Parts: sequence; C-alpha cells; structure tokens
Amino acid sequence: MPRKTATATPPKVAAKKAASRTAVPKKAAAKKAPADSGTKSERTRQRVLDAAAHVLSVKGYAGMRLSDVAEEAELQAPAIYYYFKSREDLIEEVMYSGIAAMRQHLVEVLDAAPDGIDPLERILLAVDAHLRHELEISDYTTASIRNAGQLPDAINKRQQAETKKYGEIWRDLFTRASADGAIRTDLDPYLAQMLVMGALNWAAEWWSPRRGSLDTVVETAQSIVRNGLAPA
Amino acid sequence: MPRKTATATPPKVAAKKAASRTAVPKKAAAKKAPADSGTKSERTRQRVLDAAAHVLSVKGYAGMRLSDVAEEAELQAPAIYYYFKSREDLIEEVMYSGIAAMRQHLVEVLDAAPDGIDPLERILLAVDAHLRHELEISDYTTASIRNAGQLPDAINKRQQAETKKYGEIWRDLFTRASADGAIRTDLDPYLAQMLVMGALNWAAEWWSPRRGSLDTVVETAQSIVRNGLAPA
DNA sequence: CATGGAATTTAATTTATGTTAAACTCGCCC
DNA sequence: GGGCGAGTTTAACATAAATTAAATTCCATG
Repeated sequence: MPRKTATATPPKVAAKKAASRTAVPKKAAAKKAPADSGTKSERTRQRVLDAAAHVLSVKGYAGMRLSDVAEEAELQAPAIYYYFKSREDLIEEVMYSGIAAMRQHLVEVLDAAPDGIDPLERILLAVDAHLRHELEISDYTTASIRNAGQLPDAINKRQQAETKKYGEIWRDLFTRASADGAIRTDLDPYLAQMLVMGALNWAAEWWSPRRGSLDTVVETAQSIVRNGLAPA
Repeated sequence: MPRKTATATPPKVAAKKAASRTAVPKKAAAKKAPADSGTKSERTRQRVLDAAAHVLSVKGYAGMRLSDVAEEAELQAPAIYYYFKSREDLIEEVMYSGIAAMRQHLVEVLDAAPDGIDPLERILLAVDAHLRHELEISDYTTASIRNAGQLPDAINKRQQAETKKYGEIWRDLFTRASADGAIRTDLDPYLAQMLVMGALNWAAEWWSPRRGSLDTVVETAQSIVRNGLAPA
C-alpha cells in the first residue's frame, strides 16, 4: 500500500530528443496541481513518480528496476521514457522532491509557531514535523533519506544542495537554542543535532503502524529530546 | 582506506561443484585465526571478505559489483568463486559476521562491567560499545547496518536471527532499567530503545574523523541518552 | 626437476535490464 | 469520418554484470 505525496514539480514534461514533441497538451498546466488531478498526462507522470518513490524507498537506489516502477504505475517500462529522459533523471527528481517537500513542511510548521516560543520547544516542533512527514506522508522522503548515502555524485547535486538547506534550518534551531541557554552547554550543538536527526531518520527503518501509534512515537521522541537537551 | 575486522568464520572454504577440490591445504586450519595470518588461502579469502564489506558499506547491496570487490582485493573477479559459491553467499557472510561481531563485542563489554552497576549506566556502556564498534572498527558492521533493510529475504535469515539476538540484548537493558525505575516511566522502553539505537546507527551516515573526535561523539551521545532517559 | 593439486587468470556464456525504434490506439478537431 | 498528435505498447538492441569453462601459474613434495 504505497504512500505517495510530494506535489510534482511544474509540468516541464517532455524529455525526448530535442523537445520535438510537446508532451504537455495545450490545455495549459494547472498552476497549483490540486492534489491528484490535472491533465491525464500529468496524472500519469505523477503515478510514475509515485511508483518510483515507493520502489526506491524499499529497494534502494541500485535496486530500483524500471520494470518494478512500471508495474506499480501500471504501464510498460518504455512508457517511462515519455516522461523522463532516463532512469537517473527519474531518481533524481524523486530524491530532490523528497527533501524539498520535507523542508517546505518544516518551514511551514516553524513559521506557524507562535512568536517568542522557547527555542527548545521549536526543536520539538521540528521533531514532530520531521517524524510525521517521514513516517506518515511520504515515500519520497523515505527514499531521500535512505538513499542519500548511495547516490552517484552525478545525480546528487540538486539533492545535496537541498539537503544542506534542510540541515541549515536544523542547525539554526540548535545553535540558537544553545546560545539561549536552552540546551546544556556541555553539548556540541552540531553533534546533538546529528544524533537527534539520526534517531528520527532511522525510524523509517523500523516503524510501521503495527509498532504502535505514530503519536506515541512522536511523544516519546520529543520527551527524550527535551530531557536529553535541556539544562538541569 | 578501508577498515576491516570481523574474524572470519572457520575455514570451511571450497564452494566448487561437489567439494571435489579441497581448497584448504592439509596444513590444518589454525584454530584461532590470529588476527591476519593463517594459510595463504585463508588470507586471500579474508581479503575478499574485507573488500566486500567495504564496498558493501559504501555502495550498498545492489550496488556492490563483484568487479569492485575484486579490484579492492587485488585479484580477478572469477577468483572470488573459488572461495564463495555466489555473490549472494559472499554478501550473506559479510552481513552476518557484521552483527555477529557487534553482538560479541557488546556482550564482552557488558560482561566486563562491574556488578551492581546502575542499569542506566549499562545502557551508556552499550552506547559506547555500539558507537565505537560501528565507527572505529568495522566496515562489516557498517555494511550490516546500512543494508539490513534492502536485503532480499533469501539472504536474510541468518542475519535476521542475529539481529534479533542483538536487539534482545538491548531490549533487556531497557526493560530492566525501566523496571528498576532508572528510566522515566512515561517512556515506552521499546520506543526509547529504537530511537536511541537509531541515533547511533545513523552516525555511520555522517560521522568521519574530520567531524570531530570519536570520543566527543560518544560523550555527547551518552550525555543525551542519560538525560533523555533518566527520571527527573 | 618433474608432477599434482592449489590458486588464479583469461576467455566464453548467460542473463538481466536500460534504452531506442517502430508501430499502434484513441480521442479530438476540421 | 479522416487525420493528427498525445500516449502507450511491442519488438529490437546494447551493455553490463554474474557465472562457468578452460587454460595457466605457482609451489610444495617426491
């Protein structure tokens, strides 16, 4: 039961030769890609992307076969080339949109937080956002997380940049909290950040709804992080 | 600069047809496989295994090519078949010995701990052991950790069993600590365990000696875990 | 120093899978 | 209702590995 999510990047379809065919029907692309709908073409493309994200999150970068993706998207493998220039391109897009969506989500959550909130509380908000997005919402995120380390540098550029940005948000959270005295001074903020993020990232490896409610996981993680970081 | 470690399983070489050739010279296998030495054959086998562990830890299960392994072990790919029945067999052994060695290490460390030590302190010992073994000692462990989720079930049996055993040691640590009141009662021991182990496992993804000393990482992790779990 | 088996190599085979090329289908517009 | 192009399929191709076979080197022992 594949999860999906991660609104596709703009139309910009057509990969073929020298863009001789148009691929995007004149209809003009819907500006907001409302959930699922859009042109038939857009929906198919999305299905391929979703399938790729799912396969990728399960079998990993090198293990993802186009035939698997095709099967899950319910079309034939060569059809994929109508939408993507190559296997690597497809993967690239999944990986990129994975963290991109994650970052967007985190930014939204943080922006919605009341002003003057305690810096440590902001970290806990991030814990909530990260965990929920990873476990509940998106195969894309799982794919990004699990395969980041195994990608050939070629595909990596865009994702790496995005990952860096994402990490910087977290870094900010930690350095501020540290500066404000909301985090124990014996803790290196960078190491603390990486350890916390690790605990969250790894959750994709073991958690499933059968392991208990996501709410409980989030609460437990928050509780450990709060107490783990806060001064006595 | 590949790390290795994980004393090979007994000789039991020869995979060929119906074990027509002996592969293990009459010399009789050294009982304890002292570090590196042993028959020339044994050493070569070990080199292949080490190379496989390294490649596996970097490129992942599906990404590991026999030619990569061969290159790193300084021989030709087909030579690998003199020692292993198949690529999968080779991988299986790396993955298995990865956690097996890890478990052995953890057991030793815990056994060496003074009696009556605080249950929470025992967890911190485990944190130290896990982290150091993962980051300092063994490509095998890294390979096991990073690829556990992507292995076809076929190869998985032995490793899975070992992983379970390893997890049980940790589970014991947590349930005891919890029962003893050394861990806050609002924490689900299982979830706490998984989150902590996640933070440690993930360290393989980001840590390198250039990221600061391993000692600091260990101390930081212990500090967060201690405060994260201990009652007020 | 010749011989036999251990260890390893080069050459050949097989198979899987990404990719391309060439049709084919089907709905829409004139 | 004929044609055209978007979308998709089937057939063909190319290549990269894994595996196997055959040939070769190495080395201990007689």
